[in-house]
Amino acid sequence: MQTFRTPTTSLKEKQRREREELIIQAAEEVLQEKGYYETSMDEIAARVGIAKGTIYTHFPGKEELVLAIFKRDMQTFIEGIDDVIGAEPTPSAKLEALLRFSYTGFFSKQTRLLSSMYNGVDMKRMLAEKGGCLRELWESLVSHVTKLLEEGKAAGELNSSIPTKVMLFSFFSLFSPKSYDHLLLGEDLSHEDLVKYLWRIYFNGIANHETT
Amino acid sequence: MQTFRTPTTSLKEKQRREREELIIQAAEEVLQEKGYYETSMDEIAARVGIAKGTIYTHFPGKEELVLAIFKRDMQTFIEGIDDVIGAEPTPSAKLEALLRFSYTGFFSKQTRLLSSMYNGVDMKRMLAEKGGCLRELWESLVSHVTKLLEEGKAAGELNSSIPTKVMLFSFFSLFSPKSYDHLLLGEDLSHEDLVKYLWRIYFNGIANHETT
Amino acid sequence: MQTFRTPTTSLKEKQRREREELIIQAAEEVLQEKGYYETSMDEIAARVGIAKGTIYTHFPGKEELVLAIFKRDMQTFIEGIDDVIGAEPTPSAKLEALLRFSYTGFFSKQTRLLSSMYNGVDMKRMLAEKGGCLRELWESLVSHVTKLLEEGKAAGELNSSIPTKVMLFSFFSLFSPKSYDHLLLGEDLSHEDLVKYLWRIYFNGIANHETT
Amino acid sequence: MQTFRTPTTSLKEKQRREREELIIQAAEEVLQEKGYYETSMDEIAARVGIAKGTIYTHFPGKEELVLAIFKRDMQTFIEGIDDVIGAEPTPSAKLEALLRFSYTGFFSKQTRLLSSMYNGVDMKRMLAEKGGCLRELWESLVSHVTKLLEEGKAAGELNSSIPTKVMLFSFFSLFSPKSYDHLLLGEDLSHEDLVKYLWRIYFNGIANHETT
DNA sequence: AATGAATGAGGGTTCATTCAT
DNA sequence: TATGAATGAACCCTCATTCAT
Repeated sequence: MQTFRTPTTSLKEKQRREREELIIQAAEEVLQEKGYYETSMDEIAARVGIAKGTIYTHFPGKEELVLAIFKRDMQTFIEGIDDVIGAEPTPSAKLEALLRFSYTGFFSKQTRLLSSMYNGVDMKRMLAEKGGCLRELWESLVSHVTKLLEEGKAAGELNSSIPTKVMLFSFFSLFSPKSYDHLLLGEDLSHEDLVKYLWRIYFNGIANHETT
Repeated sequence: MQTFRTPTTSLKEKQRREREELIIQAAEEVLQEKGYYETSMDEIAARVGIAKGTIYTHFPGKEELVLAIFKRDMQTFIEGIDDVIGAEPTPSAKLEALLRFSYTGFFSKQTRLLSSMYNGVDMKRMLAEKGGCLRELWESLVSHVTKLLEEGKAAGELNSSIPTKVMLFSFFSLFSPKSYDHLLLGEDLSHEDLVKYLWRIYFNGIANHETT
Repeated sequence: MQTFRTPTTSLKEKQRREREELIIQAAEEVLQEKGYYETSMDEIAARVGIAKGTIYTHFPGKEELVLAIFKRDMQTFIEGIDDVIGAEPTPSAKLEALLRFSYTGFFSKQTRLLSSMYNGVDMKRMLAEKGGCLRELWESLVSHVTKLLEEGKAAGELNSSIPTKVMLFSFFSLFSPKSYDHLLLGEDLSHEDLVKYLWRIYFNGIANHETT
Repeated sequence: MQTFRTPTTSLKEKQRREREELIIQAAEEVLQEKGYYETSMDEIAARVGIAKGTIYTHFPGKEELVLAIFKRDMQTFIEGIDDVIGAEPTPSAKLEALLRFSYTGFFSKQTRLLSSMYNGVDMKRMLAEKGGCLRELWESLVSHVTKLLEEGKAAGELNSSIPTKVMLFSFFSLFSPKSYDHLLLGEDLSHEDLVKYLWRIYFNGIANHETT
């Protein structure tokens, strides 16, 4: 009996995961468009085409749903990092690739969502209360970049007289969600170009200019 | 008679303003701590020690209260700019002073609130709907900084091959609210030092490195 | 001293009464336009050009103010009756004059306000709770009309087989406020003509048609 | 499967309708007792024994609830008209039946509520804003009665020298809500008798008395 | 397991009334 | 005495969550 059951369970389980995926996608959409507080469980359910109660069979509540999204996006992002920077030869090239990846890559949308969610005062409490393993993810990301920066310093590419922490902070600043982006940048600058220039500024800022 | 009347009026008016100031301060506090949506009129009133209805004799509604705070803080900030940068000799020194001002000056708290309020999806709508003269303030700030950047280019201090818009964007990125500041920076770095390094990075990033 | 004081007191008292009159007039206006619940003390005070609190030195509260108006209008109306019907020779002529008076006379506005206030469920409670001497006024009015009807019957003008009470009820029905008046009547019928026809219907309805 | 499903759906739907009916009944009660403004959603919910929020799953808001009641009662009344007057031979008999119907029939309560709701300044605005199809209902009623009156004139039953509009107005006056009914009529007159007399008065008033 | 109607705490807002000036 | 800012109870409405079906 078990042998028959297992595939059945798997099927159901598969459908269940598919639906969960749909919920997450819908939630991401609405969160992106309206932000946490203007996002209602009703609208998410409506976009998926399921009943509101069904969401609660997948997630214990709104906060948990959002945290799950947050976590998943973060994981996806972190998992993508290695692929992206693997091919690059130097630490600084890796950092540049990372910046480009987050602005232009397949996950640019998630990146922006992540970033906009991470800011926003409400998140603080949620992360503190129910953050769970998120801290680990965050630290993994931080240590990744920290390592790159320190390798850059060791390789003589980056300026050793600037604390790594500040470089880190400065690097993450480039990702900040800026709802006023368009106000500052207008429309006639592609993300590609923006990244190019941002990197130039940032790299020049942290580069080791010593002439040996 | 007028001579007696005027001070009387002034007294009441003074008390009124004091109360309004208290409301604004309490609101700023709560907004900083909890963000727009988690801030309730009840809590603001409770912190001031007044009845909820009293707030409505000073501000037509929650949105207007928040926008008033936003506007006031922005005005204060902009008004402070001239004093801060006036004494500086060069465009880049002025920019550095501006950065330092916003991080360490008397208004650093407001600056942070401003920045954290400006992001957040809800603000977008509010600014669009009831922004009123806020757009002007914003543009005044932007044009201020733009002017400095262009003067810096003209003076040969700044790199003309980087679009001013990107420099602007990059500059404002440094102000972005980062609720994770402490996570990246730890506690052993003063704001003074942080600004020093940030400016070094930013200035190196945008500086004109040509050797004539 | 008293002899000097008295006129002073009278002057103040006079001013007080003038203001009270202004309050009442303003309140009548707003009540007519917006009804009891949409009428705010603020608006009344604003129309008079005084502070809201001042109204409370004249009337203990909103209900009392409205009841005072109600009472005053009713008294004025009742006081006017004798003048209006005095000149008429017969009971039915008196009734007709009364009807015309209330529709077209100087007090038609008050009459309509009265009528519209008397209906409206809220009034019931107010009259029950704080009606005070209003009952007497009402009964005075009722007995006035009742007397006319009975005199008409006695004089052979009116149909004795219809209970006076029903005639009374029917008579008062003609005064009912009908916000849909204009819907039914259109614009091309003067109040004069309307009264003329209404009276014809009513009188024919209650007349004694017996041919002796 | 469908055969099982349908009744299930029906059951839920049935319960929903029953609940809605209870809400409407409770609302009618409170409206009758207290009028629109003194009626709170809380009280309606309490009388039904449900949570306040539940009302909002049936009606979008207070105004809509009241308008729905208004509309429903009006429809019920209008739908009942044909049954009531169908059996009557002449236009005037039909009018009499209509009057009796509204005073004594099954719907006398609704009729009174309708009438008392239609007056009241607040209704004017609501009807203007969200009246929707109510205007049509009202006009259907008016045209019904107008037709009867004109048929009566054509048949020589009614007095052609009185404008139909005035007859109409006069007829509707008989329905006006009179919270002072009992003050005028006392208790010893049944609605049956009242209608009998009212009709006598009204009919005599509008009848064609010409002797051919 | 999915549904969606019901729940009810909580939010913003209004306004008659009070009271210190 | 007149003022009008302050009060706070009461209102309508929303929406995350629950639960009977």
